[in-house]
Amino acid sequence: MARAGLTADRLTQAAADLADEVGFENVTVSALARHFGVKDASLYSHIRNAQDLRVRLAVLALAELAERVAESIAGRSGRDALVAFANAYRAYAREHPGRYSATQMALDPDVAAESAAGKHSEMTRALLRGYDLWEPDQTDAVRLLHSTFHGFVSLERSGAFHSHPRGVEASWLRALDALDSVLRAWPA
Amino acid sequence: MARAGLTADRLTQAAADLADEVGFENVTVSALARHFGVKDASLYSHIRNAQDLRVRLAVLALAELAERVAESIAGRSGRDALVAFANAYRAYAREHPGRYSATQMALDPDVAAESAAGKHSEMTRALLRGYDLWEPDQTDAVRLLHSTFHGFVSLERSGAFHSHPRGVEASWLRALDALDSVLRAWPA
DNA sequence: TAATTTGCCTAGGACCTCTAGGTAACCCTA
DNA sequence: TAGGGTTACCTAGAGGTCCTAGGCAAATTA
Repeated sequence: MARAGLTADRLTQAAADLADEVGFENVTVSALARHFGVKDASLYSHIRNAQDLRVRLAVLALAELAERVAESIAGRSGRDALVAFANAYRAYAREHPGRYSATQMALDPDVAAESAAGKHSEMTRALLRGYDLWEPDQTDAVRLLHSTFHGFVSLERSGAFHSHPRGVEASWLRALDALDSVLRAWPA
Repeated sequence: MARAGLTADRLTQAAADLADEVGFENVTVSALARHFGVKDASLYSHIRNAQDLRVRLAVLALAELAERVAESIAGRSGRDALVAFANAYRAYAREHPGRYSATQMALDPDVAAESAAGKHSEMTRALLRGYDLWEPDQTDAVRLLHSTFHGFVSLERSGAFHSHPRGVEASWLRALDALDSVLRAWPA
């Protein structure tokens, strides 16, 4: 009887791939066990329970997304950085729908603190350096940007924009224009 | 043996209340049956399956939300209408978290067409009358507003804003200010 | 090689989903 | 008001997911 060589990390990785294939809400302990050709009870020595698996998945996705965004804004500032950040964020959500859904889980405050969730606002603050914003405006701006990015991506995925022929891409660019001008005019 | 007097509508209403209590993802056919003191199999003469129940709940919530928003913008225009719309939207999400989650379900295109989902953009268009926008800018603006409202509310609910002491209320008002100035300056 | 740890197993309980088929309450019409 | 039809709810049961307890065998360490 060869062992499958399971670890919490390998399970989390596989769960992430599974999420992108079948949707975050369909990531199940049983399905994951099937994928490794193993009984579902065997997974419980690596993960506490199904919720624990989902939290690990969320933490993984948050880290990946932060990585992608950080890379995208390196060496850019102002409008360039804003557009790069936004496009990296949206691209990740499109390429990894299941992982992206996972990032929207409500995490325990301590888990969230450990995770890369905080890195997002740090990076948003980094991109704001090209604009002329200080506290508390900076925090307001971080929240506005995050809200708009997430809201757009989320509605796009739920099909809310399909009712109108106007290209989604054009609306996205227009939204970024709007945000750029808001940030430039913010101090006013 | 007295009958419980079930109908699809009563089930949907109860499911909506249940969603607000225990969360949308925990709305289950069994729990609903327990609530009516009835066996779960009995519900299947009124609803096709669990997914059907969730879709009905989503349609109900979309209609309620549209109602609230419509009421809020009646007799207002421009900035007043924008703020009223946004606050009504956010208030609904806070008062009815389970119902609000339901509105984010991806619906079949034909179901979505039947539902009040389309009314949201109609009303957003109505509120834009106070600004000077024409197609395709109007559609872009509708999408931006919807994205920002949903994004903010969604992140607020998932606890993404708790990491910073700056009041969420202040950031919300600032976001509305930003949207108002974007809309006024849009033609530029 | 022996002792310990670890990985995966079987068994089984609790809960949820859904189908098939039966019985009893209700409604209508004569 | 008695019969007939319709509908509401039932029991029974199969299949899936979650999770615990306890066992055996493979891997690791002494």
